[in-house]
Amino acid sequence: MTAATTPAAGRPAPRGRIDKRQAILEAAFAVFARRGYAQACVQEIAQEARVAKPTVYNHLGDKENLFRHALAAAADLVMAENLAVVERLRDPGDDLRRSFEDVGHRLLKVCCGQRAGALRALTYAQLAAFPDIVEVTQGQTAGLLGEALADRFARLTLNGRLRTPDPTRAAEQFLALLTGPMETRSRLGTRTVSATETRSIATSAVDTFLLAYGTDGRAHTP
Amino acid sequence: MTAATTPAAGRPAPRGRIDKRQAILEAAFAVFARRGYAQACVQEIAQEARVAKPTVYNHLGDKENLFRHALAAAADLVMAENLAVVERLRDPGDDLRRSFEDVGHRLLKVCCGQRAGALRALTYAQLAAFPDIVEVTQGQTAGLLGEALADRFARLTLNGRLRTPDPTRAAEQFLALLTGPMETRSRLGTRTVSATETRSIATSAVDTFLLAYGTDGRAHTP
Amino acid sequence: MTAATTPAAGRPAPRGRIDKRQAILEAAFAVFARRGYAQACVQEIAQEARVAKPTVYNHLGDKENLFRHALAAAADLVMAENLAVVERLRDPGDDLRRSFEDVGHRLLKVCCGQRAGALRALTYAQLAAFPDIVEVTQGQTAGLLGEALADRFARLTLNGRLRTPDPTRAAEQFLALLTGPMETRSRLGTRTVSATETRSIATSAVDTFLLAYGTDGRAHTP
Amino acid sequence: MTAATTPAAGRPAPRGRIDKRQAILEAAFAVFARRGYAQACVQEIAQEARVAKPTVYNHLGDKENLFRHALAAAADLVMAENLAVVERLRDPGDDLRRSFEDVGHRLLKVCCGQRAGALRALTYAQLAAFPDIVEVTQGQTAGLLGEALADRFARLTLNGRLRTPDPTRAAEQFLALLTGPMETRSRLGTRTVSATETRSIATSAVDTFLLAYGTDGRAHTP
DNA sequence: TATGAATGAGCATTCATTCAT
DNA sequence: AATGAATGAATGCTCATTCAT
Repeated sequence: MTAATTPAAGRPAPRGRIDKRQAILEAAFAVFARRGYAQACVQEIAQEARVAKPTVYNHLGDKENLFRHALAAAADLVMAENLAVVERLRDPGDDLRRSFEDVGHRLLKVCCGQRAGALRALTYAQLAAFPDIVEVTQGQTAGLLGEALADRFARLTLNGRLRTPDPTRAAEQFLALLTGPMETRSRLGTRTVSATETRSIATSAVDTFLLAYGTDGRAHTP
Repeated sequence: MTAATTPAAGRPAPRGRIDKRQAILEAAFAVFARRGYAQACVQEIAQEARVAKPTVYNHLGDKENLFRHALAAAADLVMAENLAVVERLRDPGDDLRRSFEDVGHRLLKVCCGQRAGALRALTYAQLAAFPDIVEVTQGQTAGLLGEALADRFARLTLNGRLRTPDPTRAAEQFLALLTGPMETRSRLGTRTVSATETRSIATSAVDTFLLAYGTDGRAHTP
Repeated sequence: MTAATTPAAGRPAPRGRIDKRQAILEAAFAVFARRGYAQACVQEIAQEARVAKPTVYNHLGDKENLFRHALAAAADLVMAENLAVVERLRDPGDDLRRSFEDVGHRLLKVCCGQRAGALRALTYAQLAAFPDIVEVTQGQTAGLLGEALADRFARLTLNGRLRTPDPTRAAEQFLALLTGPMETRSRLGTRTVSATETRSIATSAVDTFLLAYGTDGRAHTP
Repeated sequence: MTAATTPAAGRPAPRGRIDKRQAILEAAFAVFARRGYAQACVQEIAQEARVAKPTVYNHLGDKENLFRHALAAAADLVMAENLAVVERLRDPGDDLRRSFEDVGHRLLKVCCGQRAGALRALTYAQLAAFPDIVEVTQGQTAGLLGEALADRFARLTLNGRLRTPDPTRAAEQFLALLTGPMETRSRLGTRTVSATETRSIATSAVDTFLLAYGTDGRAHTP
């Protein structure tokens, strides 16, 4: 993660500083998400952070820089959530399918949640302008998440509970089976998808995944 | 399709007008793709279309309107390409796997090509500002494409060559297995993916898909 | 001269254009003279020119460019006045001293007038920022003026009415004897110098000059 | 002089304070000279003086005040140099011409040196904004210098070595003959003038001056 | 006293949009 | 129908200046 998420409750002086920087970054992400990069004006970000405009510039220097840091901070948060979810596969219990469905469902809620959606939208939007931010957001999100998932799949394969000759590829496909349909159903996040539909997407994804990579080879019978 | 793509070479007078409109829309899409919505200025679009600025306004009225029409036109083109590819599944021949791989590979090239990438980026970028454009682009792209694919899957299932109880879901997953990994590998389109890697993605997607939905139930042995 | 001072009364359309450009340049010079380069704001220049701010940018592109052109235009005017004065020495009449005093007095009024003063101040002020403007203003003003004067001195020397082995040097000194004391007396232009004092400066300058370069070698007896 | 130029190495406590004030004033003059009044930012001055920004305000209160004091300090220095040069005319020795040339050459080096040039430029630049600074700089420079020179001329006239009925006028002209051509040749200080050219300017000035005000009435024969 | 941090005010510049031709 | 010219509205960014420490 880029920055410490839980600052020690130390001396009072720098605390205000850090609080303000944090507030600015959060406000920035909110406004960028709401308006898009170019339409977002620093004025609004400052207002939302309860700070004067020059303070924003003092802390982050530049609109572009502000954007990068706001994205990085948000990506850190999303990543932390995702990794926490994947961690649940470290000890999946007896019912592997149930575990996968649980994890899939949780990933779905994170990946298509408010923050992750905005992150994806902003990243796509500014691809042409700042091609390197992909490393910051997608690199963190899809990249690390994929690897963490691949790690779990590899261990489960060693344990004989999965059959993934190429765990990285399997992880990619698992994530794709989850998020792809979700994107379609939610119209890129513009429609709310009902809880049952969300769960259904997760179940279907796990079905297909286990049919391809499971060791029993049979999907649940609906 | 939203607009006639191939105007007949008929009367000379309206031809120039149509040509100009077409040129404006193409230039607009190019500039929007290059700069993003807000950063793109009408001036540049007019220059690229070899037209004076007010002419753009005469034809399209508004920057927002210009954007919508430019996106729609591009979406039409992408859609046409995609549908043409899917049509190949209407008569798949003996080797179903081969057909699927062929179609998958082609879809991949279209979906992650220049135009489709820009379309996706622009759509994501302006989601917050103009939520309804999703219907125009994604609705056209993912929606119609998915349904066309689902049609093929349904027929193949009826013919006993596939086993898709829910063809729409299967189509979603097929597309997800193709584009999801591609997005990851290409870093959202910022890196070129080698031809072999592209083919490998298609192959893997088809493998997984056929393991889940095929009638023989066995992946190809590499 | 940089631009035609008297535009032909031709087609009506470009006339408005030229008028506006002219108005902008004049307003710019006035405001720059009043406030200095950095303190002058384009807004005020636009107002003074009865024009919208972007029009200023459309015509002159840049504050710096605006500055350069405004200075150049003013320098042209000053130069024209100066050259017209010097021209009077082409046929000086019998009383050479009288002619010199006349010319000196007139040069003094031009060189220390409103416009020339502002020109000098602005040039000095922005020397560090735009070192090349010296060529535009001083080059025009002191340079060409000096040469024109030197030309007269050379002819008068050939005619035996003056004795200037180095006319350029003599011209420099003549101008220095005029403007130097004037600068001191007027406190760099911040005080108005009475007409009699101005005339006295001119007379003294001519006295000294003729004592050094005259052929009779005697100053007028006061 | 406005401020003590050489603070005695006395008590340690006020010393640091005075040093700091001195450092600020010097840095201020340097930055003002480099950028001009408006373009100079207090931040840069503080940095150059190795001091925090509020310290500048603590000591000098205001940007305008800072400017005045910085100019005054620089004017003091220039003035001191100039007066020292003029003092050499108190006992000119046998060869008056030689003495004058020496003094002229030295004055030229001072008046057109780094500091005096910047002083003149800054004064001109802010004439419109702060008309009273002329008294501080030009008053010190040209005014006092002229009077000191006039004093010498008066004494030399009393001694029969010069013939200046109006010493003040003569002093003005002497300075004008020196600095006027120098300004022209150096393009207002933007070009370096070679040592020989500088000397030649001084010689010519003295030539003309002595032809007009000398007692032998003859210029040196080149 | 000296300073890190914060702010109010201002300014150059850009751009979508509209007239008059 | 097409365009050169003009404008109103924003916006990023800077800077002098002031608190609180």
